[in-house]
Amino acid sequence: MSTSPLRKDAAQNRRHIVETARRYVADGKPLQLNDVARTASVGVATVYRHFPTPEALLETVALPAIEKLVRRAEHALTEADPWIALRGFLTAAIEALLADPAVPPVFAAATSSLEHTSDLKRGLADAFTKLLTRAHQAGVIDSNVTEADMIPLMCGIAYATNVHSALGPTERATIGLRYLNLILAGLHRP
Amino acid sequence: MSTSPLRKDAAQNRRHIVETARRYVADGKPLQLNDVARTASVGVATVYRHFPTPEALLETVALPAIEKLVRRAEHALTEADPWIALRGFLTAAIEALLADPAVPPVFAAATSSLEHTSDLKRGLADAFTKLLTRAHQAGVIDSNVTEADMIPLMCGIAYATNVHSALGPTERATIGLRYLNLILAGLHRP
DNA sequence: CCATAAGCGGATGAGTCATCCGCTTCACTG
DNA sequence: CAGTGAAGCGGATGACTCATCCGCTTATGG
Repeated sequence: MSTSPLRKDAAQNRRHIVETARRYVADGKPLQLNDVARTASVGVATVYRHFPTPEALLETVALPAIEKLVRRAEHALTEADPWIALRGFLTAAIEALLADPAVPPVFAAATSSLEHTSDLKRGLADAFTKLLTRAHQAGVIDSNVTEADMIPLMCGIAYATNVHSALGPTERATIGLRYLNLILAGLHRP
Repeated sequence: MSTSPLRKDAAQNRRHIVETARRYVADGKPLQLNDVARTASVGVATVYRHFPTPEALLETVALPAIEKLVRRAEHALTEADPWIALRGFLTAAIEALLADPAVPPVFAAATSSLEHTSDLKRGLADAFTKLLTRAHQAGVIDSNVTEADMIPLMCGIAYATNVHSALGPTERATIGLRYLNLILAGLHRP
């Protein structure tokens, strides 16, 4: 299960590649591995060795944001009011989805290339289950909504927001939160 | 502005191509023009002549469904109760988006390849404006929601539904309608 | 410094895309 | 019906992307 540590030069190449990829994603450029390799001044094979598919590279780019979100979920579980806990976390989730274009496709994908990503997604799903169970027990939300709906709904909001093409990040965030509140309003049982 | 009528053989080829493309879309296969040409037993150039891009072909495939939706919108405008009119039309829209996989990308795209598609989309936007205006005036919906939100929200629901991969068309429709009702509940001012 | 294995790079074959042009077929005329 | 011009056809082809393979380079531990 443990991977032997990378040689120093290999590790640096890997970092270069991820950095380059991050810039690509931020600019909306498609993650073409040959292209990333050239930009990172590295042989094609080097990229393919570290990241067999564009998805693997994308997941690596998205990793920090996802880890942060998992921590946020754990934090939400310490909030006393179940409704505030749920709403607060969903808000953070939408902000994360909109802030980093690498994140949504990772959540939308049924299956992950990286072991670690799968683990994080599972962790997030668990947190959702707990948050929803608490909210259900407190009777503050629609009893039909389950944990399996949450990720799709969040991805749907992010998608809807991005259908408004040609909008700055700030307006996008505003619109995304408005859509989230729409759903939250439909979900809430006051 | 008028296109001279196609020669008989050309028209038949065109129909073959669209039929083939429709089958591709239904099967979830990507619309690769070379591939479609081979399947339709037609030269590559013939496909490219009729449809310069995959989008143009896709829009043609989606056309009947979109026209039907526009008629449905006009019908909704004859319904007396503004809330029922809006809800009924949105329900039909979601059903259309989920039933025909060619439709969502056409709505999600900022710009259309075909003149006719643009016209239809504009027509739909107008219908939305009227439906929303009536609903606003009757005070039955959240006053912040505008016509520009409707298409993105509908596409978002369709997208969220499709994130549940590996589900039959029936379950999908059910889930899509459930998500729509969530939003409608958030939108409604009873 | 040496031995060795980890890592590198880019040439390359397989595959896709979209154009171009010589040939075929339709539609119309007398 | 035969002739003719234009509309349409098809597939060969060059440009481009993808991902693998293998001979060479370099870090690392002794």
